[in-house]
Amino acid sequence: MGGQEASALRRANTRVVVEQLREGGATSRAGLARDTGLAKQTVSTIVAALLTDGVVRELGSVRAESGGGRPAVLVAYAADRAFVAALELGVGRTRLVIADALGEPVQTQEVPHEPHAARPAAKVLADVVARLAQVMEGIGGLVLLRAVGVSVTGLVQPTSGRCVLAPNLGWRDVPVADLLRRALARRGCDVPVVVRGAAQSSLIAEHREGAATGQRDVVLLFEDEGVGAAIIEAGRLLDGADGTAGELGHCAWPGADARCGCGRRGCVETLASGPAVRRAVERATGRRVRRRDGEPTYAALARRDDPEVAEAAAEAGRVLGTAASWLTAVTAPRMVVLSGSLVLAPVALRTALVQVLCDRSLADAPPLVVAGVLGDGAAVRGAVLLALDEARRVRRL
Amino acid sequence: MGGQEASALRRANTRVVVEQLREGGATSRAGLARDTGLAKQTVSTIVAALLTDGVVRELGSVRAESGGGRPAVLVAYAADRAFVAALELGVGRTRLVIADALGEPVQTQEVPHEPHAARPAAKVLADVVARLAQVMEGIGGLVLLRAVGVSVTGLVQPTSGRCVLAPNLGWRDVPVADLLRRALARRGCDVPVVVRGAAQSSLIAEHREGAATGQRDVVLLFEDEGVGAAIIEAGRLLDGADGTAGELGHCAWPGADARCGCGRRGCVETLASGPAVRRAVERATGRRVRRRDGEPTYAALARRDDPEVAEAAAEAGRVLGTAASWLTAVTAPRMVVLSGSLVLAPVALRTALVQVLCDRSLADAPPLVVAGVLGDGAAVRGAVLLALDEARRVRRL
DNA sequence: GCGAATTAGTCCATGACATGGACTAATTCG
DNA sequence: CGAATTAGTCCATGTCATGGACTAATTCGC
Repeated sequence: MGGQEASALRRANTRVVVEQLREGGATSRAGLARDTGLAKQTVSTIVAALLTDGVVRELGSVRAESGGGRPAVLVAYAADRAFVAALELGVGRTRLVIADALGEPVQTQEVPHEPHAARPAAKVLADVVARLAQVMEGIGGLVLLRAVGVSVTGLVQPTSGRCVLAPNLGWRDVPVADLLRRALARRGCDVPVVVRGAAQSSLIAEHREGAATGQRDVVLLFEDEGVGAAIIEAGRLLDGADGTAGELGHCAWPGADARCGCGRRGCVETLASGPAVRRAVERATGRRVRRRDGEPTYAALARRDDPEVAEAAAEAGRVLGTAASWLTAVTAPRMVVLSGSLVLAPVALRTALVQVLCDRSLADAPPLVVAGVLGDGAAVRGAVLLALDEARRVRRL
Repeated sequence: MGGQEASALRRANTRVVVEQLREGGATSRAGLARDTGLAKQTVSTIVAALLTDGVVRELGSVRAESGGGRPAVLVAYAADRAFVAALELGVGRTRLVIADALGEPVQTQEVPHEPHAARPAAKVLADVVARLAQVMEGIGGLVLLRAVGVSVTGLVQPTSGRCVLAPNLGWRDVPVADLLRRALARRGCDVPVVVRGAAQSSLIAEHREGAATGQRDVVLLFEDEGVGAAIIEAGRLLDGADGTAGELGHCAWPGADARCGCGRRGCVETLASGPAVRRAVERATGRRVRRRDGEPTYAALARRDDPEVAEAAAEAGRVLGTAASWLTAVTAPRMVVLSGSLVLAPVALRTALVQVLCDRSLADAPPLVVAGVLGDGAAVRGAVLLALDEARRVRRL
């Protein structure tokens, strides 16, 4: 076909083969032909090209189990040829995960949270990159890095990669993606950096590998001293125009008037976050709620079982449930995943939340409310998946 | 390439050519080659195939303006080879539009609303199909019909094509798509039928050809004695799991307790719909609000300029604005389109709505609030576009 | 332990397709 | 009226996928 369009078909078929190899694991050429529907010869040609490119590798030693016939030579995706990095910039800690081209984690680091506010964000992120570079040395160097995914506990604009606001990190309008990209560039590494909020990252992980696997339409409620949400509709993460979709915490609660960290009054967050419930309990009992080191407020509350706590928690649950019912009315999901410290919250809160959510459901069946199964690892895992997707999108993987 | 995959490339290229011809109008083969980037010969071959299939037609008589050189033979998409139908099942009227394969309306009918409740839905829809068949006779018969799009003033499940609830039509759980498909099948016409709510249809029309053209992320607020909304995110209409996404009218308003038509209490609709405002005004003034025949309640209210009307309208605007702010917080659109009878509502209502919406905006810039430009034709037009999309999706156009 | 059966993988001839350049056709312009 | 110009077709070439023939390397039954 001697032209530009010519190789389009080859590219598409190559893609199919690589995909099959990634999803289905090591396979023989004959098996690939069966699985993809392509002709044996076509597969052979494509695999040959992939072999010289180093994208796949022949597993000479390993034998597929055989029921007679010539033994198959297994071909496997070469997962250690390229890596992605994931960063979680969270409350109280920074996590770093390196995963291979199949998404399998190969390195994990967790460093306690430095007081970001005291140091310029550029410096903080440069340090993270230094650490990343160091880890990558052990497995082939930064050259093998293909993308970086970042989960930030705060409000993020995915399009620009800026963190608009992260009270818990002491950040305001920090160009996270740009700073990371620049720090990497100084080490001769030019890779895409994708940034999302913790709710979004967590939902991506729960959706692909956690509680919401296989669901087309899911929302996730997230608590980390603030209230957030993320939405997957028709299998796609909803970003919105400026990427700040899902901002449930700052929806107006009619009648409420408490000042919010965002500068306005009467936000849902002033009634239904960990700190809000703690204040209510302290007001009611006159006693301080003690938090262990780094412990989420909701967890501290759950440890006490005063009636005052139950009452305040139930009230917060009703508010959160109502706000969540706005969310589900708008997006009509079949499942609601509770994530972040919400899974640690007092039972009274979760019961009230589910109750309201079910009462306000319009659909035939109310959405299923479940707790996330990935725990506090959801956000980093989501960042890994984000990085993988991005690397594949720009054909660097 | 002698195989199945072989023609994939040809199909794709054919698609490109047809698309170009639809979007760009009549063009010469040489022009198509330039526009699509394909080789001249490739275009010639494809056009030849399309000519024998009757998909395109040579415009022998018409001359493209020339600056010298051999005159071009214009090739045009044959728009009258296939048609789609659009139905609007609205309050007080039923509309029927037949459009050609380019979406150009060729026939429009409007019949006053029969009291559906009195007759079985199957009968009502069969009558509409009879009318449709009759109109189609004049332009080649039902054989040329490729798809039907329906806009229903009520709650619709797009996946099943059922109308779950339409108080204004007196319908509850009516399988609109099935009934229409069956009625058409009885006349030997087997075509896909897609059904959406009025808000969704209107948004599709405003997004493609109206006030929201070119916007990636838009929501539409809709009033027709009830309150609804529709969402386009990243250029895609949001349906949700059961297709009922955007149900703003039945979100819970904390503190409100009035009984709603949906069977629950405290819905936004009980405070911010035309009927709700009318009741408030009548309570305040002790006088009935008069409606002209078929006139939306909001329009009737707008004709009066008592302070009581202004006050009640402003209050409704604040409620609606707050509910809309939940919607925009969740979906982060750049534009909000007001549609349905909302554009007829008293100024005080719209002012209050915009005010609240801007106050509660989290983004750098609040979303742009605009009135729909397609007026009450938006819903049918959306149904036409739905039918076109469906027909193209299933390759019947 | 040996041939039949079986499965993997390659070779090869064929057919579809896209393409660039040569070539013909039908104009306009000077 | 011929040169320049543009449209469209013809043709040789190269890429690609494919099915069937063919070779290779096993297991299984006897």
